Amino acid sequence: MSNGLPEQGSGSQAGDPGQAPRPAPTMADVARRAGVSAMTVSRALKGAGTVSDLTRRRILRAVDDLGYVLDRTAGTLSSRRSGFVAVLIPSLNNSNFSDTAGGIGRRLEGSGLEMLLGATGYDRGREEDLIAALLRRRPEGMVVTGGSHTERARLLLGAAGIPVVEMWDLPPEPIGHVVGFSNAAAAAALVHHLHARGYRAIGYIGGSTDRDTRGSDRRRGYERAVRDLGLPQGLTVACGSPPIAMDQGSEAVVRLLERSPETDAVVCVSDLSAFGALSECQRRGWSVPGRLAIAGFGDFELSRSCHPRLTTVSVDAPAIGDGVGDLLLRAIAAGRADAVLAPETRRMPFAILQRETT
Amino acid sequence: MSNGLPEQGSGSQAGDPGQAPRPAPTMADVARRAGVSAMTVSRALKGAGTVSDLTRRRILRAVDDLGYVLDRTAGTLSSRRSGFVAVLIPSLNNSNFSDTAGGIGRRLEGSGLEMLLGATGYDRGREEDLIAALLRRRPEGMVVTGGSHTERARLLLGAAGIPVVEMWDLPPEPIGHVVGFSNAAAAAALVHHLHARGYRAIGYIGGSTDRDTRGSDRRRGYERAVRDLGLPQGLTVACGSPPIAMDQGSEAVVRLLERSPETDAVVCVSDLSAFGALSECQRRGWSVPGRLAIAGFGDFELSRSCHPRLTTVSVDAPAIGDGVGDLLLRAIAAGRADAVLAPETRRMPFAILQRETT
DNA sequence: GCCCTCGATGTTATCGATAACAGGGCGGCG
DNA sequence: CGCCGCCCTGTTATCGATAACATCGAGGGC
Repeated sequence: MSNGLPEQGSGSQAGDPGQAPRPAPTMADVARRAGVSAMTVSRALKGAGTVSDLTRRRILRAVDDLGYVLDRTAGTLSSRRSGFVAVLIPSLNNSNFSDTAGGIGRRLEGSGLEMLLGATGYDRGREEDLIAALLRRRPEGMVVTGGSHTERARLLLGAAGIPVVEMWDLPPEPIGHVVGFSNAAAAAALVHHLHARGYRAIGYIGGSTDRDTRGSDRRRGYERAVRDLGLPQGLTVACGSPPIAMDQGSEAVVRLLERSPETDAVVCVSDLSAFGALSECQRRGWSVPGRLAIAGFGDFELSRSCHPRLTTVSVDAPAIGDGVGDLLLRAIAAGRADAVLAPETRRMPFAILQRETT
Repeated sequence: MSNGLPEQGSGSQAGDPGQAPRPAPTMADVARRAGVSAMTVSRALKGAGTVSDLTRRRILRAVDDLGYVLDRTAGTLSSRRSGFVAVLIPSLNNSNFSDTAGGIGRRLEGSGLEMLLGATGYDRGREEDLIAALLRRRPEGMVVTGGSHTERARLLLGAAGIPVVEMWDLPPEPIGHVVGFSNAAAAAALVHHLHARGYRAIGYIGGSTDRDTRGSDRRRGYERAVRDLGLPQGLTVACGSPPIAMDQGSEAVVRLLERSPETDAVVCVSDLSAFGALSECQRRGWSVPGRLAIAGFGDFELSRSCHPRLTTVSVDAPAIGDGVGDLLLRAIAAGRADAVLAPETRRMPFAILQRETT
């Protein structure tokens, strides 16, 4: 790395508003300085093609001298490859999703594909907007969370002609590839687990809207299991719109026990609300799991660390990301060979972690 | 919105690997169908310029019919405006940073600028790589977290000729604009607060590397305050590399009290490690704050919700984002008028939230 | 009634890199 | 000794949109 970067753009230096910044050097400038053609510079810079060692060194030298930075915008246009995939998750600040994003990123490393992240805020309209905005930048693949999208979002994705992966769910009518699991089955399994441990009046705390479709699936799974087991129904508390926060769990558990004091266990839509419920019980001196057993969903760091440790459902979020990345790479490779990778659905496992709150 | 999207790209349909996907329609195709020139389509689509209502309607109709999606890549090249700013944060899954990112995004809404997020993993080398990769896509502005970067990162940013904002810190030698606060001063204030409440043997739990520069600043602030107050020194526990997790806090608090049983309070580098310490104390039956007072940093949702509630330092993360967004907008506007916005430093307030653990 | 202005649209050149093809030199093989 | 082919490099055309300038017609002020 040469230390002397260029003469150009002393950009945000103190206020001389007159100083017109020189235009950034282009590949042609580098070529001129190295005494070669632009094409050779292009080849040298991307490592592909054949460039003699001497020439390459001269070019890299010129790049350093000028402080040249490749313009991928132009490259994208002429090569028709943007070199990135778009990934939409409901929320950045949710370790399940950010772990998955991390897994995708790791899988893509070294492949020449970058990952561009967007957060929908659990809002299908916002997801649609983001999809439209991202497609304008010509991603080579698109990953969305869940299987529920606006009509137009589905149309856009279908017509984009790029691989699409839906994750964290098992959509009944997938758009393309899928890497996920059944949230309903996981919640049902949790209810069965509680039943096996002797709990009989099992409640549920979750969102009051269907915005979070994974949350809704969990509620449906819970309801089915309770019905199948012949347990009392109607122990559901709706506590607002997603993302369901800790204090919503706190409020909900109080409402639940006031309304239905016979409740001896509760399943929460996520570890966050479960933790809120747990803390509230501690504040009020309600023993957990003595008075009330509490189970969460997601195996967040929190639930491993708190006291008592939260029983929860664990999903291998990074592995979902890895699977998504793998599918993307294969589908994009296929696309470059003018083929199409037949849609795949990967069912990921989940596990119930019996800990101290149940 | 028309419902019939185009004939093109039935993309990821089942496996007929021969089917060459039609190329996506271009602006010229839309123009032809609407009976106008491409330029008029461009004007109609971006709302700028003057296009008669009738023509606009005809164009939008053609866009819908063809399922046309604007190609921003080409637009970027010819207009020399990418329409996005890059934001680098250490970790996605940290509500402080993701809240700030949210604040930036909200501020940018409607401005025609999109936000592209990258995570450095608290790694300066990775930050440098990300900066280099992002600059190739010609962002109109760049936001980085903290004031410590590799030499080359500084050079790249300085030479890019775009507004640069450093946030969440007060760098001694800023690259451009700054929106932050002194982490050292905040930690010192926390120590003084504990001292005022009667604590005398105040320990510190934090990372063992300088990778997280905000964490290091906090440690320095703690050390200075302890020295200034004449309190016992040497009560620092180093517990690994960032991001410091909850269970590192758990381990550290045990080590601290084994090594220095006289300790009556501890400041943690963040709420996460503080919560880990708190939980561990509860597991071992050590009363908090009776046996040991615990304070965190960051005012995460967790610390408001847990029992007992954590004393912590609160920073208005979305407000930092708002300030960053505001600076970006003004600086970019100035740049478009061939001017330069003189570097600004915005000092943000922090507050100590006295709660139940101290 | 004439000229000026402005609104609506078209034309041309350009942004910066890369795909595709072309060509020149040199060594090996028959 | 000549030809084939390979390694390296250059030339030309193109990607898709937009800036800048040109054009044309209609309406309004004096």
